[in-house]
Amino acid sequence: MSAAEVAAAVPELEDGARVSVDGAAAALPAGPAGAGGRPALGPSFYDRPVLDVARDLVGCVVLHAGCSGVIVETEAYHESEPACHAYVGLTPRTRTLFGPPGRAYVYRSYGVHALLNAVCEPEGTAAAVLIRALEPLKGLAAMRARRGVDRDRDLCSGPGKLTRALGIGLERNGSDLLGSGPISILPRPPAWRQVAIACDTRIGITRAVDLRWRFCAVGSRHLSRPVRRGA
DNA sequence: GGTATGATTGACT
DNA sequence: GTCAATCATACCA
Repeated sequence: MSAAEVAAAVPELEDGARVSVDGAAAALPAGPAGAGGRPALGPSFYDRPVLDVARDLVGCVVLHAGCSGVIVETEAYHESEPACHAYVGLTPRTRTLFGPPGRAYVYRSYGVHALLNAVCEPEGTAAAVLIRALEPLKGLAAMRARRGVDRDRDLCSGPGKLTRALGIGLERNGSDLLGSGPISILPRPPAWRQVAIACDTRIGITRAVDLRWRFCAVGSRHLSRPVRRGA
């Protein structure tokens, strides 16, 4: 499937458009409960087109080691476009991306940071959603200690910041997100069911720069960068 | 074997 | 606004 076909499979999103949350709401709970007692998003949530999953993950909750935050920014990556690590095919590095959906793909960026992705689409098709920013929910004290900053909006407002804040390292690569692993992703809390979502071009890449595969919670003060309107 | 390049951040001008 | 840190990966010889 080409990048164009992937994009065509998802309805166009206007900036600020309200979107339905059928994806998040309809995904039935996975087996084991997440560490919070609430069931994590199940395999059927991730076994869908990556753009659907990227959009529907905004407003959901990431949980690790007693810390949690609401996802306010995501980006989609798919093997059919050159910005995706898996564009080069199956290598030791991209093995997780080609694996089953619902697992964490964690890799080192710029030799410094760990970046967290959720693997999507059927096993054999490489696609993932990069979690780019969170609004801190629980474990704020631990996050401040790990990050060395005080302001809430500085804790998780970037892909490298949030992994540091939550204590997520490279050893989490390949782990299960469905409730039995150290990282869980929970459905949208009631207050986030109707979140407005804007799309934009992805950040920090040099290839496939025109794809509007970045999804942000409208009005959030916890984004890694503001949404660029227009274009 | 060598080298160029990042899905970034924080410090600095 | 600019730029260094820091290293796994990919690619070329």
